[in-house]
Amino acid sequence: MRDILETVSSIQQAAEFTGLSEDTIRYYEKIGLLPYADRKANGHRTYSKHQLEGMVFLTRLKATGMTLEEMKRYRKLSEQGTVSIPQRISILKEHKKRVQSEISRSLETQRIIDYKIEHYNEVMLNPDLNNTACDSIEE
Amino acid sequence: MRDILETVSSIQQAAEFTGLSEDTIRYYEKIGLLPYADRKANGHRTYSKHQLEGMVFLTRLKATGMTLEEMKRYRKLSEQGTVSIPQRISILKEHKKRVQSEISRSLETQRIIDYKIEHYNEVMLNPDLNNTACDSIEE
DNA sequence: ATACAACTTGGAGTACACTCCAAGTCAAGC
DNA sequence: GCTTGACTTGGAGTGTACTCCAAGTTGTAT
Repeated sequence: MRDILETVSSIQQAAEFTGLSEDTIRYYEKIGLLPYADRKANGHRTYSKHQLEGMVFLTRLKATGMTLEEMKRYRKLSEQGTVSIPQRISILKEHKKRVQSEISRSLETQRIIDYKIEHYNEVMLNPDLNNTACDSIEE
Repeated sequence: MRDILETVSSIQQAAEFTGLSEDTIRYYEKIGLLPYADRKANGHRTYSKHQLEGMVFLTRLKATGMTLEEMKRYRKLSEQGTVSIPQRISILKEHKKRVQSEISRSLETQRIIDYKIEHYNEVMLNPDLNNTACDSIEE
């Protein structure tokens, strides 16, 4: 079981696992967002399970709006070892807060969408309403 | 009160109200995301409260990940009047669904961030743990 | 009259995050 | 020995969404 977890992956497998494209993975390495990957004798990149999971974590940060530049800062801190843990925690806490306000805005927007759909349904039943009853939501 | 609601705004006031920059508002008009705005005698754009609220709604769609192209489609439908309401509803419902899955992903990511912070705190208390106890979350 | 501020236009430039390409290497199968 | 496929590199190109700029116009204040 340990063996399976420590199996080494090609860039193709890494792409499959992370959902990133091979080009994107190379690009991330090029800009220093991912560390220079180990190469096999023939020069091909190899990734450990651990590294793949690190990449997946990065994709989560990205999916929640963190920029590549911020992710790069975070990763550089990781390279410095345990001394940088407080800074890493503060980056994560800060990001979590941003995600929270994004969630709030999304929920609010969902509410507004519902309200608008409701309004549309009313207009379809009674076209006279059209523009009058709804100052805060435009057509 | 009606008077206040129907007061006409300059592009500067529109920018303030919507949070968009003046350049962005002009850009949106240029690409057809906003309708050609009324001009005063001197050529300056004017916006009604109703239009400002329409813009704010667009910024909400944008903030939740809708592209300018999709927003444009939506607005073009609005121009066609009530016949396009079913299509507009379906765009909004579709978008709401996307927002929902984005929220789910965000919540999941928050959970993972918490887990990681917890792990960091443990490592700081007991540096021996460092790499061993946490296969699914990288350093 | 003149300065200033708030606009106008068309178009060029920028930032971010990829995405694609050409030319080359290497290992395996026929 | 030759083809095929999976990679490598450096660098160029793309899409989205702005953002900035220069040159011109208009309205108000001094």
